[in-house]
Amino acid sequence: MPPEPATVLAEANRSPRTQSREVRRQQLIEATISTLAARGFARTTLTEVAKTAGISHGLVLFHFETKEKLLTETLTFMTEEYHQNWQAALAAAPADPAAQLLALIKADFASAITTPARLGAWCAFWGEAQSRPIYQEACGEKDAAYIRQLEVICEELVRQGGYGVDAIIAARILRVVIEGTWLDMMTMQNPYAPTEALRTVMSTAALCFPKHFR
Amino acid sequence: MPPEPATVLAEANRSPRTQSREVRRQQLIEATISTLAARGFARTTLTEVAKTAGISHGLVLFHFETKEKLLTETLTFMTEEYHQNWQAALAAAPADPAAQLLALIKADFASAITTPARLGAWCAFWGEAQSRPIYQEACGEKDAAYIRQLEVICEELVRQGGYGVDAIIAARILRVVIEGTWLDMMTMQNPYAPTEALRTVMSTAALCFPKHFR
DNA sequence: CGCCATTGACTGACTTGTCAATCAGATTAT
DNA sequence: ATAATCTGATTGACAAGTCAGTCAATGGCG
Repeated sequence: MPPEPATVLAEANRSPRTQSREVRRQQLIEATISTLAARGFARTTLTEVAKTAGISHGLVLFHFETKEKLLTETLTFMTEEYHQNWQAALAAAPADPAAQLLALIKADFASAITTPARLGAWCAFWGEAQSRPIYQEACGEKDAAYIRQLEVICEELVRQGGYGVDAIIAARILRVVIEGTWLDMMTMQNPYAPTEALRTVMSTAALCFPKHFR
Repeated sequence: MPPEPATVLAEANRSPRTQSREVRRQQLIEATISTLAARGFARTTLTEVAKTAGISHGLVLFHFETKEKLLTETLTFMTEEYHQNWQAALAAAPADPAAQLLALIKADFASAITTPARLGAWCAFWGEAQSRPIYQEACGEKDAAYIRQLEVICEELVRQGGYGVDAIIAARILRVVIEGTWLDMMTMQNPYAPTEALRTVMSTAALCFPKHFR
């Protein structure tokens, strides 16, 4: 039977000498994220990941057969985490489309999602995904769900406000502004603060739907 | 004395058996761009670049001492090319800020700049730049110049139209929409056409400066 | 005792970088 | 003109190092 959350937590606090399967795997995925952020995709080695996790590199392959599987599962985990994050935020928001859009945007800048390690790892995967269909497949479907959701909300906003904007275009603009400010936070030499990024996105929302946002 | 352009061109059409220094270096930089796009940063090897150029791998190191130098010079070349492109477009445009913004946007989607190989190579560098300060330095200053130029144009547009938008924010929104549509063209499974990307950016301009764009 | 996590030495493949030998083409000498 | 010479591009074999993946031995825990 699968270990319950309480058991997993207890094991996580135990001596790291031996760990249960699930705890060790999760720990290795986190170590992979950190390594990707710190060293980039090209210089991410199993030895480096193992050192970050404080174990031998042989153990990494014991739990994840190949390096490729470790990376794929790490990407799958991050995709799932991101997906859960915005879906939970959406579920908690009122049925009002303006509130839903706000919730969606805020979720994308939640501190749990935008840690330096997470941002760096996303950047590393983006760089490689272009030439590796496997990585595109891993997060393509989840991305599509996000886009569709954003479009639905924008359509409703356009209907409510009687705006002249194409809802599909507005949704795309909002999405790329979110992605773009993410990129800025990752790649600029002296990046602006997350609050400044959020302000930029909210300004875009105000431009698209002036009656709903200010 | 340095070879004249006519001489360089003549040599480019010659049998590839032996080439002058400059022609070979340029050819290798193009081969590096293609390889980065096709295989990603992590799997770009000197052997692969050499194979693409149709020469032995020893010759790559004869012209570029180390792999690192080949990569930095490739990035420098692409940065310079991009910089020249938008500066030339700006110089050819009328003094009117609306015309200048249009020229700047169109320049970013010029076919010479947005070839699949160029886009893929940019993506590969972006992915690694996060963890390698050297790459950030290579293009950081040129990026800053572009941002400053965009801000100047936006400030003038705001002044002319008496818009309520912050020019700095508007410039940032436009820039990230441009970057974001670039990313879309690179990473989406079924990306939209460059004309659709251009339409998205122009819609953003219309949202920011409705009196100037439609 | 038995089971599984864990280690660390080892292998084979691959990659960067070196270097001596070769070759093409231009220059000079005969 | 033709041969000899020189220069610099080009090659391919090789050295050195790195890394993913294997595996036999070890160790902790029920």
